[in-house]
Amino acid sequence: MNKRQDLPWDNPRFRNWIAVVRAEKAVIRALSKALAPLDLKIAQLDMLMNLYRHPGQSQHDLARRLLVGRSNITMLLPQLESQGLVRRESDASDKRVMRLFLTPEGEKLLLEALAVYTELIDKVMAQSSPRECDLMGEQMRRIVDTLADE
Amino acid sequence: MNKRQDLPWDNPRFRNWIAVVRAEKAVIRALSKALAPLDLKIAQLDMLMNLYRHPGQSQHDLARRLLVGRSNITMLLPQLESQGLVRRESDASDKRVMRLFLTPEGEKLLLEALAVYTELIDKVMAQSSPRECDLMGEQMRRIVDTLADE
DNA sequence: TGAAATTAGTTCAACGATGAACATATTAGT
DNA sequence: ACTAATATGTTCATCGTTGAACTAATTTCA
Repeated sequence: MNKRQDLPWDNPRFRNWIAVVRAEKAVIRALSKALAPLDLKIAQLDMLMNLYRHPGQSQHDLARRLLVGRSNITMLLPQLESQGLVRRESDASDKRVMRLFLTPEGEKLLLEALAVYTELIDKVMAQSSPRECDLMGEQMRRIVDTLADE
Repeated sequence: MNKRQDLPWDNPRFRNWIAVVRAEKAVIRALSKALAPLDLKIAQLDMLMNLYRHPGQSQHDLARRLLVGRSNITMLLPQLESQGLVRRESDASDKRVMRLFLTPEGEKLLLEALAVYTELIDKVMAQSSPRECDLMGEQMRRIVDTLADE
């Protein structure tokens, strides 16, 4: 028997997943370059995006949403704070938690960065129909759900 | 006018792309944990996978396929070599290039790791039909193509 | 109430990835 | 043939990310 017959590359799920990984990497690299003029790293953009949608969340919440470690947040925050993009505020009822907010400057920079991001995504997704695009998003959300409960 | 009306989150393409990023991150983290018993990092697995499919390729080729910098390859190779998983061979006709090959041990470990990877992917993609899955892969390959020529 | 368990955030050392600068080898153009 | 341009791989400084160990605050529950 030919051992190559049951290789993962013959498994459609596996092969298609590899395509996802490659596409994500390619877009991230392109985005990274496109954001350089704004002096913004992708990790920073992720944080600003999350703070825009969920103002006042704790560092722990933010880490969970970004799927990164808590220490990562601790390391990255001082940069954003010293650039005046993010404000930290100690929670009154629980002295352990720090609540995070975008400053007006942070919001301004975020909106500029999002314009760059959106332009890039519109470009790379231009060849997919709205129907296909939504279907893809649905599958991705199912994947996250599958892994969320463990 | 409400400024939130033209926010990226109202753009289906953007919203669905964010789902891709999140799903990729979640799977990578799960895979990372699943590979720990084999003492293999994801970056190393990526290299082994590529060497299996394209034996004898140069470091430059490998870097391009993995979408990483050339220096990254230089840094990671010594580990794999000292573990006896990969063999480097100087090209006879061009003394600049190093040709890379899997050793039998490398191939053995790769196949074990791929079994783990495949199992994980089968699990997270179980809720998508073969048709949906292929469609998603197609979209991803188109994205890579869009960004490839620049 | 008070001890134990849990939770939020920080520090730290280790590792991965990057891009610029570099050395060496090859190719192109004249 | 000779110079300039290009290509491969390495080194290095820098930064992002991680997980474990730690401090301090809070909650559990006996």
